Amino acid sequence: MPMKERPAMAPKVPETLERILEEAQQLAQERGFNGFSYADIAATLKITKASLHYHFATKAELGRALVARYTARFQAALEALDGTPANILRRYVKLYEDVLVRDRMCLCGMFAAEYSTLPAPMRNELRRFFDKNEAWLVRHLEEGRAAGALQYEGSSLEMARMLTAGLEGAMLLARSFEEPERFTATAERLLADLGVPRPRKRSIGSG
Amino acid sequence: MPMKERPAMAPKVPETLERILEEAQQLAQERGFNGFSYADIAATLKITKASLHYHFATKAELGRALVARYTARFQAALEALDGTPANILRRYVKLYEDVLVRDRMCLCGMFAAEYSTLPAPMRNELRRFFDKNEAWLVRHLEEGRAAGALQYEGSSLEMARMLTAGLEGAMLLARSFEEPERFTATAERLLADLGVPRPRKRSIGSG
DNA sequence: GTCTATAACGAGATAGAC
DNA sequence: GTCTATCTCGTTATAGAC
Repeated sequence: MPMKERPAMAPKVPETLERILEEAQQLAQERGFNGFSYADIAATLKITKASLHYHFATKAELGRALVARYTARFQAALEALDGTPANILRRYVKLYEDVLVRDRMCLCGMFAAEYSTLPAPMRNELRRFFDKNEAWLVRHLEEGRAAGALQYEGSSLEMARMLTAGLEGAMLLARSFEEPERFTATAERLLADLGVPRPRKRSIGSG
Repeated sequence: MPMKERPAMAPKVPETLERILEEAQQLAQERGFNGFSYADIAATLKITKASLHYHFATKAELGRALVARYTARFQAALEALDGTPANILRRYVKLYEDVLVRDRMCLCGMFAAEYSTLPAPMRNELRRFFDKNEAWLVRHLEEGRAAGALQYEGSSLEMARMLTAGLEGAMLLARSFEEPERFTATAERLLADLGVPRPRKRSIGSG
């Protein structure tokens, strides 16, 4: 079927669709699902609201797509993490930190707060995100403990959930005080409880 | 000034004002500040939106009053907690749990998620809540550690912030899965890290 | 795939009678 | 202190031309 073929290097995803999702995600992470509108996206992208509805008929549909995309990307980022168990966890925390320093919340932490107002398809997609996150964490916690690189007692599932709760909560609070360092401090505490040593204090200008 | 006196037992706060705040708080804890409207409150209380505006000219003003009231009540509840250091912390956690089992978020945890969309007076009031909460926690953590009833290393301030982050985050996640037990499990982990022993497993019907 | 135009509704808020 | 009536604006969504 040669009629449908494109040059091998061409982007697969329609450009507009991608830009919509990108902008919508930023708005959602900054202001929440109920805190932005089609008009906001349209203004930034300089297209009309009607065009947006062509790509995503309803806002619920857009929201579901946002969570699905976020989950896929996050999952890919997780699978790309490597190093010692301690370093993997450090890099895991860094993923959250990178979001926070751009003045954003974790998309799914934000949506979790709005849970009771979300359409059902978004709720389901949201739980999938946390389930996958949790599964990845449990796996690496257990491997780390088995290897003697991590120290903690009891259920790895509970530990994974405490980590997620602690990190999402710390993001929430750091944002309310506009002090990203609050997140870092709490994250270090959580890691320390797993036996991941704190980094040596960074001396000024030593990069 | 006898003209202004009322019978000693009469309620001080106008009844309607109180009912508005009560209903608004419930709505805010369930759906967030951006998730309810004057129309919602009016419908439940069977008064008109115009009447609501008489008591709270703007929604921002209502929101600020909600946080101030919540802070005062929470503070009073904290000061009323007593017992051993371990039991005080257990009862502290129970305060959160009591909110969650009524399908609500902590009002201020909810507002923290919406922080970037909140009017400035609400933001300030919100930080006051967390500051007071933190001060109370630090005080009791330090007393407990000094008395040998709690065990943890390092900064009490950091520990207080980790506790708050963990509890708020755990509420968020428990709500998204509609499984309050998730909150309890994470809370127990956090307490265990402080040296507060887990309760013996409750046997069925021995309540 | 993007547009203009508009529908249909709900939001926060105000004026002024009672 | 509560009401009716109304205003203005923003929201999601649709119809139909290009």
